[in-house]
Amino acid sequence: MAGPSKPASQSFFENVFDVVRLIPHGRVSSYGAIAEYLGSRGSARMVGWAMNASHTQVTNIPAHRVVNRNGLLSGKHHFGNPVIMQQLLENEGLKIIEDQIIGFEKVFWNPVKELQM
DNA sequence: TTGCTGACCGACG
DNA sequence: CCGTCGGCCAGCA
Repeated sequence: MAGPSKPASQSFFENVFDVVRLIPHGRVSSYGAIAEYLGSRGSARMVGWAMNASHTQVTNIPAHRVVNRNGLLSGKHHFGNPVIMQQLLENEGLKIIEDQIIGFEKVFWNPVKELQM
């Protein structure tokens, strides 16, 4: 079909950005969960790489709400200063000690589960 | 064009 | 518990 009425053909990066924007305030998600939601369970690295390119996007991408599966702020070094990511999360009511989100399971937002059809 | 890197994850010994 | 390796795929020299 020549009908461009299906914007789902966006790049992998665009899909990642779309999911990250859906992460609610005070919640966090993981690279692997987002990759799995996009249908590529093994492409968690691409999600992280997409975050690296997120600053090129015009819209604000809450990249600070994306951490690794351990709830560790593995990407904090990409916010200019390593304290920015932690402060942003703490500003949303999260507790972080030693780059580890306290009660990670309680604030974890899984797109596969939350956005399931 | 080829080769390497990377904000990850899971498996193996 | 720890180190190591393969897979996934986009960007860059």
